[in-house]
Amino acid sequence: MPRPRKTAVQKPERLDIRTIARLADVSIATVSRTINRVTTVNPQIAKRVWDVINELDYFPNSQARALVSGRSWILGLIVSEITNPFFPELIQGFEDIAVEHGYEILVSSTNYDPKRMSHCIRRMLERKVDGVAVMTFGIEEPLLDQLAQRNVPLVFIDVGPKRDGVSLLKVDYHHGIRQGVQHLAALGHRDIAFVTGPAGLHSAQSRLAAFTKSLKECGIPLDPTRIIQGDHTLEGGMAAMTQLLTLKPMPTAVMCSNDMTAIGVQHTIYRSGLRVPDDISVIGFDDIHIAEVTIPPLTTVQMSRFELAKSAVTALRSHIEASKDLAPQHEFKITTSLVVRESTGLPRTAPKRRTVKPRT
Amino acid sequence: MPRPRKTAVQKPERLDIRTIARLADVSIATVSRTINRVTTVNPQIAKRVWDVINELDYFPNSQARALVSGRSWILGLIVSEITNPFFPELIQGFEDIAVEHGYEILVSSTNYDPKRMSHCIRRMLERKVDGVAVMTFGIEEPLLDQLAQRNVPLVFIDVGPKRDGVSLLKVDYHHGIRQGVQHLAALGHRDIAFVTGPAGLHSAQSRLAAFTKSLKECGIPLDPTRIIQGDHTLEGGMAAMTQLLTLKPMPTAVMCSNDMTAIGVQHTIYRSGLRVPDDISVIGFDDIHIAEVTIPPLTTVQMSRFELAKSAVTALRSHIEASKDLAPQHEFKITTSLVVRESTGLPRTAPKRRTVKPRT
DNA sequence: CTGAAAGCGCTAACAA
DNA sequence: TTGTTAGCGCTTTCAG
Repeated sequence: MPRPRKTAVQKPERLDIRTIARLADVSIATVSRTINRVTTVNPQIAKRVWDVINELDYFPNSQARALVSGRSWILGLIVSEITNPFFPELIQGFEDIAVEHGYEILVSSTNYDPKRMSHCIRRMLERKVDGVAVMTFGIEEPLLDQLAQRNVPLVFIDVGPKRDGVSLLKVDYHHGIRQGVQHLAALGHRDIAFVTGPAGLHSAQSRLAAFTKSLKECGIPLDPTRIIQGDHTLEGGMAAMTQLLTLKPMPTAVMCSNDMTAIGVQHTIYRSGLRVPDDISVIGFDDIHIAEVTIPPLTTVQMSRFELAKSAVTALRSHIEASKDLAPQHEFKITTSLVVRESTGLPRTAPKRRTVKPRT
Repeated sequence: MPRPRKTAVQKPERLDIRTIARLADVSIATVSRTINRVTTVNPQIAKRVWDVINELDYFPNSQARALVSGRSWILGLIVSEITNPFFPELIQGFEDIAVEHGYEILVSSTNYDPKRMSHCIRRMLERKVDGVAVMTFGIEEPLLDQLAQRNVPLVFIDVGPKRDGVSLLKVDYHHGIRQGVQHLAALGHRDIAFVTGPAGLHSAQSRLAAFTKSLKECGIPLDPTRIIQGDHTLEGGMAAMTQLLTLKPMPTAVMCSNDMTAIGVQHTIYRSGLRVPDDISVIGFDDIHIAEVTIPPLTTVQMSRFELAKSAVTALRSHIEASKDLAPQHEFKITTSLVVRESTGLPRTAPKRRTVKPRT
């Protein structure tokens, strides 16, 4: 039994702009204008249209919208690893601010994997994002090449290509880290170790550089054996501390390239039977939420997630919506500052003994 | 000086399917087929097309694609709060698996805020997601209503509407929690407190129910004053423990509705000068990564993020790609199990003193 | 196996 | 102020 070709009854009754236009007895252009709040629409008619829209709970198809308007209203956000609590806090802020301005966000984590990274950029480009924030704290070359060509507004942390439409979020690592070193020095520490971040990561290098510079400023000689390679993970921190524990005069304090590392360090110290800060002081970097409740609460250098997120969105918008009141900005300063909690104290060596022999 | 209307030179040289077709000297239909790997395309021609595509580094506009095909290849993922480490771990798994199957993901966190929740569903619907995973661990009514109407495949945890296209991930809270209670009971604990999750959250209620049931199974009477309201945050855990600390005979152990709560509890115990597990044992729930390095490492009930993520994607795909080899599945079981670390030990009461007077 | 052509749902000229 | 119409870049019948 062949069904007739045109079944009036069976019409799937799609809910599109045409349906609204028909029901409100206006043209689709008027519906479009109403939705987009074009001021020239007669209020009476607009109301009629809105009524129909609300009645049917209609909303426009953003795919179609994006296709024709050329704007997707999507912002890409690339982070290194979503499982490091620093990033979710950043993502949250970024999302809040983006949504506030009418944007959707597309998040991807690279896990420091070039293949993954490349793949995720490709996906963002396919989805025609209006801009992307690369919050990986260190340019990863392959990523750059792909992005640089396409003309998408970009924002990076610390370093990035100098082309038009690219903004930089310059983090002043030195300020907070110097405060940390000074804090330690004031407490009497002279033997301070540093656990770095991943070797290739630009921000990690900057943090290390800030540390060595601060050391110098405090007149403390730099002992290369005190610089241990970490990778910004709990495990990296534990491994680094394990190494530090074997040093002949053990450092009296250790600064870490991030909080996860510091938490790993604290844990290894605890495991070894030593205590923080009585035996060793430790300082982190990031000030993730959980740093407040580690045992003991972590003294750390804070870098504002909120500031970072806000600047990133602002930077992107300044290029996307260039014509508007916000002029394209190229650099944003992000400050850091020390938060003193309880993982830092007097060095164990100070009150007990006095070493006369200068360290080589 | 008026510019001529048609400037041949100035053509913006857009990179679309037409360009490829022209350069490969085929029709756009053939390019489309080639890209979509339709098998009927002549390999020779296909190669010619691919060469041009690669040369120009072309990729299709997914907006246009979605518009015409009706499939966006986007999966929505709604979580309660991205800043609770449990969720990033889940998101990571979800993303990995989704991407593996060619999907993009759109994540949103509701922060238990109905307005936000509603807004984020709306956004997902606008973006025409092919399915959405609601991993908020407890249906939040307004959310349901919006989703239920539209015919989008859905997957929930624990409870959800019984319509077609909706799958459930049934978590067996009881198994792991019973193991926890038994573990405590075996150690000699008879006075165990429980810090719940947010009042309205279904999963929180289930965890509490599993706890009380397990208590009964172990022959331990339930004392309502030992049930403290928490909210799955660090702060909630701290507040709850502060309350517990004031109880006349203080409980010898406390189980928590999640790890964040447990970490807060551990912290407050530490603050009070007591020690875990010597004075009080604590057990968490989730087994987030950081639970391994709390001081002391947290004994907790593990719920597999990976299993959850994988089942969610599978469930969604089973409905989206219904015709395929995977038949629509409606229920997935997720198991839980105890991971014993060092936050649990013998009750302090046992060896020290003997209370003769029975508790009222 | 390939091409022509009709849209997908919407916005934006341009006309009226 | 409103309507008509031409696409946005792609997939998908339907012919050839």
